[in-house]
Amino acid sequence: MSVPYNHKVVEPKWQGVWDEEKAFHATNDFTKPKYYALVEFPYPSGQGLHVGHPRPYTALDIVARKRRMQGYNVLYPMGWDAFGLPTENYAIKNHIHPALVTKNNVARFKEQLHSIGYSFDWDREINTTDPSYYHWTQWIFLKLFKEGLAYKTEMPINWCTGCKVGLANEEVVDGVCERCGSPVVRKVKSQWMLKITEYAQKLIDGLEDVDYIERVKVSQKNWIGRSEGAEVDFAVQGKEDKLRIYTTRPDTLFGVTYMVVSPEHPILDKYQAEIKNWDAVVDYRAKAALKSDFERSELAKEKTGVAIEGLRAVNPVNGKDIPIWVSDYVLMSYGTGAIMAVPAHDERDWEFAKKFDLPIVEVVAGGKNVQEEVYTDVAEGTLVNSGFLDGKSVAEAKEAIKNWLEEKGIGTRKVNFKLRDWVFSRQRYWGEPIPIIHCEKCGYVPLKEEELPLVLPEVESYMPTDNGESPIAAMTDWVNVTCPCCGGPAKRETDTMPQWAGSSWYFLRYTDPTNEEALASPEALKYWLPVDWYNGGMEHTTLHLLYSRFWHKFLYDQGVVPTSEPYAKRTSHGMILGENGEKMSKSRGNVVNPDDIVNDYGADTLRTYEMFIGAFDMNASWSENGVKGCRRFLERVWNLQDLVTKEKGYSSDFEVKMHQTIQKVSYDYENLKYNTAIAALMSLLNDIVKKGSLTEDEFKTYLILLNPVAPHITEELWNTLGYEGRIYQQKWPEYDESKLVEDTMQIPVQVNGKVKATVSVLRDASKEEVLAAAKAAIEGKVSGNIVKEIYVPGRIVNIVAK
RNA sequence: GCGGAAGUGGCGGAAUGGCAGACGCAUCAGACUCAAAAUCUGACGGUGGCAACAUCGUGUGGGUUCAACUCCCAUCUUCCGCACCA
Repeated sequence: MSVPYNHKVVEPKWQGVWDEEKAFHATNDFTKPKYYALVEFPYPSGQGLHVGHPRPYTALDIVARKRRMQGYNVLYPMGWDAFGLPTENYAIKNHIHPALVTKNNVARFKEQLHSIGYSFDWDREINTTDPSYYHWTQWIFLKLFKEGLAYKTEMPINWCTGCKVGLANEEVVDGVCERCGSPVVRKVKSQWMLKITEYAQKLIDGLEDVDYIERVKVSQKNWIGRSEGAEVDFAVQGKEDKLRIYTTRPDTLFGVTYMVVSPEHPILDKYQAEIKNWDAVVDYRAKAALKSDFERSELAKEKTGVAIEGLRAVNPVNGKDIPIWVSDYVLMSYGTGAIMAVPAHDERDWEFAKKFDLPIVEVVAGGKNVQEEVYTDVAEGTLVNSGFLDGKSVAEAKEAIKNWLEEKGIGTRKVNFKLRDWVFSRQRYWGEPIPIIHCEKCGYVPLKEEELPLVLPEVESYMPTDNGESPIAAMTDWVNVTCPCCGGPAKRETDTMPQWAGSSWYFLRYTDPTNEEALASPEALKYWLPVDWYNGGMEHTTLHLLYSRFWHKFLYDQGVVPTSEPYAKRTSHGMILGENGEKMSKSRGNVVNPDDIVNDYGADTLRTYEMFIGAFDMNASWSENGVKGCRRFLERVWNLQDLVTKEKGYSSDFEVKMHQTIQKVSYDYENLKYNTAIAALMSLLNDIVKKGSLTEDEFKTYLILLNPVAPHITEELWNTLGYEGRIYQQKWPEYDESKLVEDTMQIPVQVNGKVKATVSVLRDASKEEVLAAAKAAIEGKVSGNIVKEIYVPGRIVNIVAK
């Protein structure tokens, strides 16, 4: 009898051996086929690893280990996305330098990851807070600046009253700060911006060429929000000026009965003198300014607005004189800040018209009374009351009117995007300094490349200031410099970059992590890119994933990287919820610590359980009993060692089952079906135990198939039985197509779609033979006459009787 | 409102249009034990039946098909994004 399975001995032992043997290091042998597997690097928080982390890490660890056994040069790296608010907040509270907090947290994370036995190449570990790393983050920023894609502008930002920092739209959830939950207000500040909008079309087009799960593509497309329409100029009555609007429904131009401008629209100030009810307009505008974007949309149910008295517009298609209104349902930040209103065929316009008793003119006939109900169906409907467009379909009318507008010089075709530029400044200490100097005379002057990295200065206090300046601003020694351009007095930029900066290109650095001359060598980039498989959370779809695609496309246009897309394949995992089905959180008291699982059951059990818990892309609830079940499975595998014979090859009664399992497990590991791969291995185990013995080769194959999921126990068993070498050095088993089916098959026989019998037939039996056997088997069970006989080769027989 | 995902035993979940419930958990029974735990063996969707077996059954209602959890139409529920984007 073998010694009992003790994970506390087995697991540290092999982790040590693998480290020593550098078992999982990606080589720079560029002649071998490569495979680059990537998981999102964690933010090393003070809480340590969460049980959610091992799910994606284990999944791609399985792929990485399998691919290595298949002969690939595999890059499976890990690092730290270590700039960020929680670390800074912790530092402020406890008076510890954030760099030290980061160092401690990283050490903890690394130890935890190590204890789970991941095959990361730790020689390529990176940390976004290392000056040698952010050197290149700053370098990319300078490139963006030089290409005019980074600019500074006064703009209202989302200001978190708690963190005292500007937030991106994406970081504001339900009107409060995503991080701290404090209310977010609007505040005008000069901010660095990145022109991601310039890449909007490229970011959509690029999705055609990549293998992303569909919902990721759909989310990104919706987020970018492309729409096709036209810009049309409406003359302002008695003025030179035109009021330009954007519409996706130029076909409804004849139905325009009024116009609306956003409260911030410049036309208001310009014609202040003409506007008779200026007080009312100013009053309305002041009220709108007080509302945050959130409140503005929250109060969307009830439309408000003021009619401008003394200013009217002309509908260019029919010359009709129409009023202009001000309303906050029109946003200055989308389109032109002004709209043409077609109440008959737009829901918002209809509501507004109803409330303020404005005329509603039907221009698309759809069988509805537009005085009673809005009609927005674009697919059906014919133009009416629309002059030369009458009788055309909506699609035809759109084309016709666009041509007409362009011919007359009144309007142009126009594509719009919902995507906004990326607010890139943070008034915080713990981030990458922005390598720009501001000179009164020369404006914004970039640092020279040789001066990078611009290292974050040491400060006394990390506290953000109430006036919205970064704590670095107080460091006059650092801030006051001479202008590299004119030599006059100048100041450094004191805002820092957002957390998304370092993570937008980190996968490039892994390919060549210590390069001091470039972010990575062209050879390394050419060899390793694109990332073959990138897995990460759904919550990063419209932030990190989009930002990093943007930077990558920019770097591609600059000739820095060799591929236009960074990631060939993108998948996403589901969350791990608490036992009660709710999100794990301290306040709910349902948090599971992975350390406890590793300690009590072992890393292999943790890994097996997290893969067995359910479909990889769906949320799943934690279950301690489920963990126990996986531990039990591994113990049963452990006990197999007593059943192994000295025989070679696969025994005849197991051959088919072995080949089938190799096929299924190999396929499932590559297709996010880890749970059914493990189920297949459990099922094979049950058969082996039932039989009572297995050959040496059967055991070897079994261990190799299980190894990516449970690397420690399989390595130990391989070693115990005295098999040659290490299991991680073995070749992945292959299956033989011809051995996937038994010589005699069990074919179910249905009568009218219901199974009545099963027949045994030879694998190569003809259709006639099978049907004959089937009919014999159901003799007497059929009432009526047989009208049809169906045989699906190798699968099923169905006899139809009436 | 728009977009996405999901509804299958007591639970987690399996099923290229081809035997619904693989695999695991829980439960029950048996073996082992003085006993318990662990382990092993077996049973385990509902209804009827001693049983063989019959019959119903994948949110609901229709449809296509020899055959539907799977495809089509309609509908309900839940979860997750986005939300006045003209």
